[in-house]
Amino acid sequence: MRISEEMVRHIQSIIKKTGYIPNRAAASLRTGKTHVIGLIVEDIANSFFASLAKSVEKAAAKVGYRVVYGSTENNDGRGNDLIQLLAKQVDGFLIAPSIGMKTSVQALKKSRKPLVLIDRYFPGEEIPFALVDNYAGVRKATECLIKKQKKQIAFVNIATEQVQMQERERAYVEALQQNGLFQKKLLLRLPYYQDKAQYEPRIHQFLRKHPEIDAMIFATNYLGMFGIKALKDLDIAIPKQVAVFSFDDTDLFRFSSPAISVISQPVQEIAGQAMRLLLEQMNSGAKKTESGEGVLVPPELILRNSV
Amino acid sequence: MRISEEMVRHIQSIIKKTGYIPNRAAASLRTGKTHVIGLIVEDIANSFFASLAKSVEKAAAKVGYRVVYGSTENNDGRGNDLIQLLAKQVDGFLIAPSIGMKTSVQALKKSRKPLVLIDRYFPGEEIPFALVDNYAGVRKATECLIKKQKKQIAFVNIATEQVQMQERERAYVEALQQNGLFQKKLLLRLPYYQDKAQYEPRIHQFLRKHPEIDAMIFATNYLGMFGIKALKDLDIAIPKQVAVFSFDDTDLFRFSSPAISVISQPVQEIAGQAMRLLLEQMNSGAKKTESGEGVLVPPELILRNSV
DNA sequence: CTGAAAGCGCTTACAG
DNA sequence: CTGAAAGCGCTTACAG
Repeated sequence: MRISEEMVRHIQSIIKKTGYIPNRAAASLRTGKTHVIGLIVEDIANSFFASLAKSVEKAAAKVGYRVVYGSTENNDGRGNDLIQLLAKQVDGFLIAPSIGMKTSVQALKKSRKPLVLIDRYFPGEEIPFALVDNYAGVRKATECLIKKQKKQIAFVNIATEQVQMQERERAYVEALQQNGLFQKKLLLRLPYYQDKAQYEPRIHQFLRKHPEIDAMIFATNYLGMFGIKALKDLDIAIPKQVAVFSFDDTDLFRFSSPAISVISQPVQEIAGQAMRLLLEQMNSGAKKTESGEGVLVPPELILRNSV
Repeated sequence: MRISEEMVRHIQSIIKKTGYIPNRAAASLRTGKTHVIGLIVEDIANSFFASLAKSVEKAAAKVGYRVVYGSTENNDGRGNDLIQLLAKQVDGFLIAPSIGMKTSVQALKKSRKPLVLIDRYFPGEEIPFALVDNYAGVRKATECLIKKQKKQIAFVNIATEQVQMQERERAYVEALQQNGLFQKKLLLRLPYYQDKAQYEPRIHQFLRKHPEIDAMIFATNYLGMFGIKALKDLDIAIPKQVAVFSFDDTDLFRFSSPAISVISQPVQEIAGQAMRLLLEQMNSGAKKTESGEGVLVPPELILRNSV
């Protein structure tokens, strides 16, 4: 590094004067690095994924990476297309995979493409992941309701094999079982609808069928949203008649009256951990890559006026 | 095109068997096209921009483009950095510019980089844009309130020179003036806060100072959000004591009780028009580019229970 | 240490 | 019409 400061300044002034900007495509062709990462989520318009996208963008920008995104809408085909499409264009992936993306994700891993799963993961597969501790979150919420003497606690979930939803449900089931309170009929599993408004009549119907319910936990933000709507439409008082928890924190829950208690995901922390794991892989080069380190970020139980 | 179908099938089976994927970086270097577009918004975590991002992604995917995004948070420096950073890496830009990005945007235009402004634009500059008709939206909302015999209609805005906010305000002012109802003291301009929670005390204070207010229009979704919170905290009945309109439709407004009437932006239409204008430029090649066609999409006034 | 040359993987103008 | 060759703009191994 025997270059004088003067020369450095001189060159930089020329760079500025001529407006030289290196051609990334050329550098990319030569080095094989694109300095772009691919973010594949379920739905970029969902407040959780939108916040995540913002945190990911910030974390990526800090280390010189750009982010391209894509929404799968839990459609396997679309997800696999996205992976295929982006595989050669990104240095690494952050993916919230649907079940049917397992094969493509495995192929990605086999091809040694840096990759971190977010929001969910494939149990048994040695693929790094960063997500909230779903079990701990719902467990805490359920126990909170039990402590409040609730006896008929319902759980509304999406019918899916996705591990994060399974874990949320398992926490609910186990907490109730250990207190002798579990009743299968109070566990509602609904299909994944593209059009979220369809959840409202389904939950409405469920509530009419089970007037004994005195507490509810909704497994996602949109279930919570439409669940609360259904409760209000039926003139069921929150929390007097039915106490409510929802997974995910959103403006709607914060501003609802009563304000809704939630299991909040520390989005920034999740994004930060995911980027850390991704950078580890991207920078490891020929070094052996840690195979399959997973990070479970503790959720935050936010108690508002709905319990 | 004298290639037999058989040969086509044969080649394609080899492509599939060997897993050949063209290297975009090489093609990009050769052709100068990246097939990536840059989406620069104010805040990807804001529900309006998140929805827009989703629609843009869909529209772009349909014509073989990927999207990289960046949030300016209305910070000129960040916005200019984003433009600089992405200029050589994208075939075109969709930008919601802050005021201080005018020079970089002009430079982009001068360099003949395909470019469409969204959500706002620079009056007098011949740069294509696609956005909602802000004036028409607020004008309709204001006239609706006047028809309901409201006499003390307040308007809460962000203090900015951004044209979309100016237009919203102008529509309010002119509608009231033409009915002899305008009062300067009922027009509140607040600074742009990164931390949106800061709006609540400011609006709270404004409401206490002006108990005569019988209707309010909030110029953005976050102002509406915190405005409603302030109204509720002060036990002001909506719409009985104060009727409410907010710009932008969000889950929160739909599910609020009472449900909030809004000036809704047809996000899909805006994204579609923006992509259309961008594609026109990207495909025009050496042909003369239409200079500065702008599209104003009509807003939808959604009447709920807050007026 | 320095500078010229090779080569990344495409596309396309051009020679045959 | 076909096939070989040039060249996009970088980075880096290598000859001098």
